Amino acid sequence: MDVIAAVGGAYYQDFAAVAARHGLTPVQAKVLGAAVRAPLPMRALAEALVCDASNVTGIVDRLEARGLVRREAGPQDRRVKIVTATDEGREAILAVREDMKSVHDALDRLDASERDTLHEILQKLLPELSQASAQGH
Amino acid sequence: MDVIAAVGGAYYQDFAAVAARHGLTPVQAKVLGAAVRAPLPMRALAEALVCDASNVTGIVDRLEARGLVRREAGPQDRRVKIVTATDEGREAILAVREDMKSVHDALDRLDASERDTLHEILQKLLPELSQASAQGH
DNA sequence: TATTGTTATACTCTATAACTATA
DNA sequence: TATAGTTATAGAGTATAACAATA
Repeated sequence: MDVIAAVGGAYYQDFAAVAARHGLTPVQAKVLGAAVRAPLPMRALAEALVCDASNVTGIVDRLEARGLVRREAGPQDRRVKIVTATDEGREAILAVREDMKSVHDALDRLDASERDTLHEILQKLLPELSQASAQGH
Repeated sequence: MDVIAAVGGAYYQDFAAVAARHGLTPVQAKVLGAAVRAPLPMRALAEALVCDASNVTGIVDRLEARGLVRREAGPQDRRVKIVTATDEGREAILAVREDMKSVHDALDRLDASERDTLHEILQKLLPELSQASAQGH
């Protein structure tokens, strides 16, 4: 399990370094990436970040102040606010993804068969891990 | 690569939840774990945490205030301070490790051969990832 | 001169609790 | 009553810069 923590940690460090190079914290890059994939409510962002909803206000505030993101009115329920990436936000996240390619190259240095095997086993491990965190023992 | 981030994130969430259950932040649990494995200088802790040395002062302060860790004089160089776990700190980290077993059980639900294969491939991937973070592109 | 650890400062992320506006 | 988002507050982690003690 040590090696999982090590690989996860190394990947996170890489991601944090890339995000920082583009003036973003890891959390900001994560939120921006999610908003680029699809506009989503504040509530959904809190779930994605696994944090209290009150934190999302400040995180989105800072992104919005820099023009990377917009708050739009929910179409049906007037309580919800939909976080949408601006063009500038989209460009920022594309630059981050471009930069992450040098990290993803690490995977390409594995054999194709190893890559598939790794993917398959991790896919199987993931729900078990997620369940463990939800359990609380 | 998505699945690596997902597994790494899930493992981190599990670790954070277990640490919190024992009144520790993830960083505190990490430092305490390192100090239990072997006493080490502040400087080495900064490297282990991949953060500036100035941060370690506060982190160790908080652990020391709770009696989990002690600062001892370096044997040769009088500038260095060696962080050593107290008996109480040792007990705390043992409790964390015990609790992490339920997370490690996720691995046991894989076939033995899958477990070995996973370990082997991740071991191979790790230096590539660590290198990528060090590069800065 | 260089290094170890500390301090001061400012920012971000975090949880909790209390609030508003909707539903 | 319940839910979405906000505000206020406090604590923890982070980087930068400047400093004291020691090498």
